[in-house]
Amino acid sequence: MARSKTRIGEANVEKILDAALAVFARYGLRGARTGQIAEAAGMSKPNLLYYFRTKEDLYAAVLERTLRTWLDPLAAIDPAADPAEALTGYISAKLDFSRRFPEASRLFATEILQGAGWLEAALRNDLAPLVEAKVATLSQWIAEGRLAPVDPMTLVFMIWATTQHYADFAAQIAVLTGRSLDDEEFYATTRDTVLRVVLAGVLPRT
Amino acid sequence: MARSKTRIGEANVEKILDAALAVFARYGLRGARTGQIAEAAGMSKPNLLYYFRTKEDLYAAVLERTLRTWLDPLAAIDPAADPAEALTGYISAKLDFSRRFPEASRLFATEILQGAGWLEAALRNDLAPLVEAKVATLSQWIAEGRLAPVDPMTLVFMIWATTQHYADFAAQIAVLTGRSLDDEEFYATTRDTVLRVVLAGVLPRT
DNA sequence: GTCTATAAGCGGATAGAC
DNA sequence: GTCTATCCGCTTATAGAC
Repeated sequence: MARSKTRIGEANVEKILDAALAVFARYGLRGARTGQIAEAAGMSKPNLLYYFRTKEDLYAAVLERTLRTWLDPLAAIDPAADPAEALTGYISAKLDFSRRFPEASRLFATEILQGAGWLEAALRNDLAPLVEAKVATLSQWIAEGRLAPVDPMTLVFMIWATTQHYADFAAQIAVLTGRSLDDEEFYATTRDTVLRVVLAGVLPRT
Repeated sequence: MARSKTRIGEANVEKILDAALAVFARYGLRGARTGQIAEAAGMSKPNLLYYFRTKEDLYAAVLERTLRTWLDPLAAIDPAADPAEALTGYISAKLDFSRRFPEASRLFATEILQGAGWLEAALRNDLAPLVEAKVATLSQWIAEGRLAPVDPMTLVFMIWATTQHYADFAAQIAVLTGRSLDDEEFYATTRDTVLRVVLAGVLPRT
């Protein structure tokens, strides 16, 4: 873990974590170079290693720092809310996350693509119970007839996949459309279309 | 490119490309180790480098070999077909691809996550025109009232994201559900749910 | 806390025998 | 075509001055 006793130390740790996020998100743990992270953080390599003794320590710290933000939108789904509003809010929050923190999304994507070895414990201990609770909420809505009888877990995966796609595959989207979520019009079209398709697909026919 | 004059050479090239797909899919170009690929291919490192002079040559060859299979299902969408049947066929084909060739999916995912530097030309020259044609097909269906007025490009991204997710994020899905597309029941639930949600979302209300 | 210098080892690629 | 041996640059990490 990081040494962070002084104020200047705290500031450096933040700079390192920001730089490390960018590099790890692009190359993964093995492909990342500590020299590259040090350069991006504006310090020498030995100085970086003064704060994080190994590349693995730094990687774990970046994952941990990012994990909390990652779980928040899902936790916000309220069983007492209207299903359409709750799903609209969740999809919007996820898409907004892809726009604001694309590197965080790509960090997790890279980690999971590579087998999730470092994230597996967190997925099991933190994400799994949360997902289970929200799947229960969706199931309850279905039982009450407020949601069409779709498999809740698959629905969650569809929402994750669709929204995270815009961060994870941004390079491909840029080639095919010339745009990104930073483009306000593109963002609006994407959000409206995703919301329309998903909601029309899962709300009960009236 | 690969040397492949003799029969034994051809066989080795195949073994190398298979091994390289597995390693590149997991670690990307930078993270992959030629020694690891050689070991997986059952030969010495110098022998591997006899067939592919550099790691980059090998990476380009793997990408190229995989690209054709990647584009086929999209090309198969027929403007003359019934929209519901065409979309059902495409989604099913994509999901089937994620089940049968998850490493190919992860190879492209890793490449695009890392900026698509090696794939950009192929995306621009091969994928972009194909996508443009299929988006035109979707637009025509919308104009004819056979498809709801959703943004066609977004619909394509949603289908890609949802189906590829099961290959690219298989590690996470395994932690959360204990299953994979190899599980016949899981595959059926996934296919049915994705088809149901997408089709209900994009077919015109009758 | 930060630096220069450097150790220690890994990884891509080559030489040359067979 | 395939191997053993090896070169050499790069990368992680440490030592020790400041």
